Amino acid sequence: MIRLSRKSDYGLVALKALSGLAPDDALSARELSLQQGLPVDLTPKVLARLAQAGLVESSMGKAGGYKLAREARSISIAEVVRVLDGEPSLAPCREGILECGRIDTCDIKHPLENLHREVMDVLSRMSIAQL
Amino acid sequence: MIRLSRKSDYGLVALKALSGLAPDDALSARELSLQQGLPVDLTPKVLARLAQAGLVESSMGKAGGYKLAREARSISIAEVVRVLDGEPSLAPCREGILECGRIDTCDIKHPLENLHREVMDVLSRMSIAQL
DNA sequence: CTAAACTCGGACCAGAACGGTCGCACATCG
DNA sequence: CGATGTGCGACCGTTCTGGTCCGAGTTTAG
Ligand code: SF4
Ligand code: SF4
Repeated sequence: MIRLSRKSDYGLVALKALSGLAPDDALSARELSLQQGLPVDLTPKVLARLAQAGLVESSMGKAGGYKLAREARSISIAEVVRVLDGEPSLAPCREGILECGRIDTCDIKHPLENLHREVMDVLSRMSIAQL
Repeated sequence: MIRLSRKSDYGLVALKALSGLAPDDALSARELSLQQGLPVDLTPKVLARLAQAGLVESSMGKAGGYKLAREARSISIAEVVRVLDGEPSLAPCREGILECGRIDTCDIKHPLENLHREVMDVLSRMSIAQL
């Protein structure tokens, strides 16, 4: 199914929210989730993942919170999805465990990979700044 | 996750196999699955789905089998996916049960829909004939 | 120094989606 | 009539994922 996961969806919402912040301001996970209507307990996890991938910066302590680590323009949808859902691949193979048997003689494998690249291109062209 | 389901994958393989047939020849599900290395019990189901969607034609009886109902060139990947996996939607909303709460005030919903349309475009541009 | 507010990270659970299997009714051909 | 093959729906076991909980470490306020 061609659908991005809830995690990625929320991640985009959160990043979008953070993109509207003053340069040196930060937003706590709690505030963000309340203000955006996201599950309060899930948001920190998503943000943490984004933080360790270097997309957002976190500051600890009482007045801590999150803010974008880079320009909103330079963060692509593709990157967010990759971080939150793992490297996606259009074809079921290459997923390690899912051996297909056909994998050696498969004639649709390479065309699918091209297709995959095209899709990722589309996702790469859109950034957080464009919502 | 951006990944097509096993069903769709198998569907593409099957259609590709059928596309290499003589115009008035048919291939039984059993033959096809053995020759292509697909799960023998799953193939009929995939083909049946494709048949009732009008992508392939089935002939019953002893010498029965399946064959393409239309030109290979005119069957797009998008169509196959839609038939086998249901109408995909990039964003989790609109899936009926998955109410998001944000859905009324969501600011990323429309941009995501545009993105979705672009992705489907990519999938529409490739046909079975190109593998 | 103490307490409060916040992040970090992993463990954990329930429910849905998915891949895969089985069985039976019906149609066609010899 | 019997063999072959489709049509279709019901049925499971596994995996994935959305969602929750808890403890530990950190910084600032008072
Ligand atoms: S090898 Fe071919 S049939 Fe198997 S999962 Fe990959 S693309 Fe699909
Ligand atoms: S956050 Fe917006 S895009 Fe995502 S599911 Fe909710 S309404 Fe749809």
